[in-house]
Amino acid sequence: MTLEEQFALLKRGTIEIVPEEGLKAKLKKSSETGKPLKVKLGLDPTAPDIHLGNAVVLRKMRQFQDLGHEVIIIIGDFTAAIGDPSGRSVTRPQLSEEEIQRNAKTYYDQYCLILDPAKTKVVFNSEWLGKLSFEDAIKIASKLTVARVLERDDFASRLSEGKPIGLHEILYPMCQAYDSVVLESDVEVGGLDQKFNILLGRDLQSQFGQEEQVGLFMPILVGLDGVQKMSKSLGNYVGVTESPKDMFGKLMSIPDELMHDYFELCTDVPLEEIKAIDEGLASGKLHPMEVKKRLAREIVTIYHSAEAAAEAQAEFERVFSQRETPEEMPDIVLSPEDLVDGTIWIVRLLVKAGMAPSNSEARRLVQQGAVTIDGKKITEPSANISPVDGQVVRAGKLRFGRIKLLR
RNA sequence: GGGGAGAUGCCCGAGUGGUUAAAGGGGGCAGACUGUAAAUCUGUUGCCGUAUGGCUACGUUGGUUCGAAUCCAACUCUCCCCA
Repeated sequence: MTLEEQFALLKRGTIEIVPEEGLKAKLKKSSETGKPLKVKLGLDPTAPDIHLGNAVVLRKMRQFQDLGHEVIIIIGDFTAAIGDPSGRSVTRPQLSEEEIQRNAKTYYDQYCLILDPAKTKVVFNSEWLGKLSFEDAIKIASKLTVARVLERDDFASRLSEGKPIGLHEILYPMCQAYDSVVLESDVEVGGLDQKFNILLGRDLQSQFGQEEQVGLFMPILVGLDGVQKMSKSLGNYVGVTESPKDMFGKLMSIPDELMHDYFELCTDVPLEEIKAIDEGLASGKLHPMEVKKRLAREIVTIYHSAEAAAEAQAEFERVFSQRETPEEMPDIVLSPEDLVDGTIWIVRLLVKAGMAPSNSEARRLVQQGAVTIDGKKITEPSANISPVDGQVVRAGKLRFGRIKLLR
């Protein structure tokens, strides 16, 4: 592959490369010296649950690997204690050694779905950040200015809205930038929300007399709600390890307008084909639901298999299009102590089944007509029912359970 | 160090003595409809075994009052201006 082709491949899907010439130069140098580029990615250890939004970046990393470069994943165990200043950060507890190891293992299992483990190195930033003395930290800090750090969007808006900014939070970008110095990274990939931190890495590297890394920015994947970015804490995400069924269903719930971005960022469907889909939708030749099913199938296939995707689709159609019951559902185990004269209060049953967090919530579900047993609607919250082994309890569209009686 | 403003339910945000489990919006959940767990519309959204009922809740702790999210005091935290 020529350098131009390599560059074109890497550029695809990115929002911005800073600077483009820098990346070209690094690719050239790497091919001349035979030395792979160090491509850096930082991950937060507190949420070891990789979702499609993270995958956008990881898939880009994979391309670098396929071109022979080295990927270095930094688990931000040290910086996690600070808490990323973006959003309503709450200071997080320092993770224990075991937790870190466990999370690292989880990460490994998950990113292997996307990355080539043979070309991936994992490091923890506590390895070097934890060893800095206060004096060292101050020396690093002296290379940056307050104004420079306050340029950052989060800080600027929090400042103008009168919201607090912890002094330690200001150090977060510095820590991330220093990671780049320690690793002598050539490229750092990240979402656009990482722009500031990654560019700061460039500044700091040059302060330390190093060649500056190239920043490569991917678009932020919008979450299932169609408004906010996909993130675990907002609950609007699809995890890469989720079951085919959940993945399919969640993807079917995205607003229609999001389909284009998902095709582009989360699948391998060629760009020309995506364009054809857009046109088909605009002209009415393609049905949005069918397109969305295709999208869901493509994504499930990446993380599971084509067969699993087909099954997930069949299940989805059975449950939501035909309103039938799913093939598999959790058991609601009832022991004799749960029954009074062979009956159980419907509200109690729902709470016991985990379908409602409280009696009040369960009562509401019943009153709203969301609860059926074997297809028969229960509308009276005071009802006592006589459970029969194998009966299907349904609350709303998503919650199912099969009664299992113990004797 | 001085002066000023503020802390309300998952989030934002009204509310300055009773009719406030607390307006409105967001989010969540449910129903209808449908083309899908899209969109739209409607309802609902503290907890308690079934309640013209009880309990908990408006930063914390006390106080005033028949009655407090609302008044008073102290404390904790945050923001702004000045130094």
